[in-house]
Amino acid sequence: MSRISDSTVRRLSHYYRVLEEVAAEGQRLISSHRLAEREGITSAQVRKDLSCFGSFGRRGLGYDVDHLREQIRGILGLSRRWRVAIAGAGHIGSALIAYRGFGEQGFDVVAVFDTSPQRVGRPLGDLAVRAMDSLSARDAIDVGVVATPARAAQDVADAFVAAGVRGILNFAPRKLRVPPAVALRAVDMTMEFESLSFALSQPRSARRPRSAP
Amino acid sequence: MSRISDSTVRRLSHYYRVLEEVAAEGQRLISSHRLAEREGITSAQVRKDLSCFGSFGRRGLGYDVDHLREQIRGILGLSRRWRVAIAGAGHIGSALIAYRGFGEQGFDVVAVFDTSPQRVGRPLGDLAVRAMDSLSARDAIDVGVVATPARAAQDVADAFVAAGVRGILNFAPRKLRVPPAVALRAVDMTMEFESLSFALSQPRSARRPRSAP
DNA sequence: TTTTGTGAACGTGTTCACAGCG
DNA sequence: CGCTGTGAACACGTTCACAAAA
Repeated sequence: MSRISDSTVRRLSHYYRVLEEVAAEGQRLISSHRLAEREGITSAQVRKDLSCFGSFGRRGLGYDVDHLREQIRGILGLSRRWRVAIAGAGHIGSALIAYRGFGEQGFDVVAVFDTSPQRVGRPLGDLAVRAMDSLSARDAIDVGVVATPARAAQDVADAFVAAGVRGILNFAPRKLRVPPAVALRAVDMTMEFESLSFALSQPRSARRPRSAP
Repeated sequence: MSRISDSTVRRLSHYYRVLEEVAAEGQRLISSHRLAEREGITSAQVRKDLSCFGSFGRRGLGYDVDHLREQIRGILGLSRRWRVAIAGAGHIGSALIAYRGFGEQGFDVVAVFDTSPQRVGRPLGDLAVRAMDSLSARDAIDVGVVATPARAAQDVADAFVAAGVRGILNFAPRKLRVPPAVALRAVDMTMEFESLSFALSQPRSARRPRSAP
């Protein structure tokens, strides 16, 4: 088993979502082709992705929807729960806390931090905003979310690392430096807007290729 | 000049950000090596990316910070302004409207839409929430932001397309179908969390390679 | 016959290494 | 000499095509 590419993991998320939909529709089996067409990729890609983790299908039939979904659930680590802390009780932080969807996927927001004295102590959802420097290893945080202004982002990330988090999700428009043992993902809306701006600035010729079957 | 890869465009955003910082520090020149180390990539990558658009550097010296920044600004289409509409006046939509950073980068949020009668008519920032079906080509929207629950996302995207938007930024955890002429970008927090969950579930061996010089 | 699983072929993006200029 | 710009080499992810299995 070789190393798993980032793209493969992201597609697993999509497969998982599609399988939930398909299961809700009552389908018991699904072929790689059907899984692919919902996704907009090739069936070979689906099979390659899944083959990284084992042989889940039955030749001539396809994949058992429930079984495959549970397998992917396990692979993605969604069978257990993760303790999440959010740094920054501003708009993004508040939006994340208000969004209940994460709880369904195994992520429990157990703490919210901020440096502003005006925000510390205030209730936010079920939690009270805590002072940033009250974060410690005792909080046993698995994933730290950086939802602060860009200038504070690196300090907050350092604090998360010092508190022993194993993963960081960064919403601030700044590249963070973390030790290699800490998994880092970034959601950079500014970059997405700029990427759109570039696409819209191009002459209406070169479009991303969408291969038709 | 060949087609520009998505990765190149995203890195241009980063270069732009770094150049702003460097300019603020008073630097007038910067080498590809310095640009790269701030970014965590190789200097050859920087030069390759820039060479897609022209020869901006001077051999033996490096790149003029101000000049390169203006060039990238033009390439990314940040010299003009884009009219943005947000669909979904929930937490994400509100957070986007409250975030003033986009205005600095050429994005003007000119309308907010929602389907909920309770939200329509309410003020949100400088705007009043409008009924979703009041969106039309008359609004002359360049970029539509989908910040609705997943089940409404495709309908909203269709409405944006019908109203003539040229780009869509999707925050809903669902794959959208849009005509090839419409640029589509997605910010999928659910997927990012799942990607982190996967990384945290792996044994502490295989980490993403960070080549040291 | 249908559909999986997979080695081989292919295409694309990244890195190397050096010629070309300042 | 220092650094850019770029063809060539390389690495990696995607697609093809087919043997194997139900």
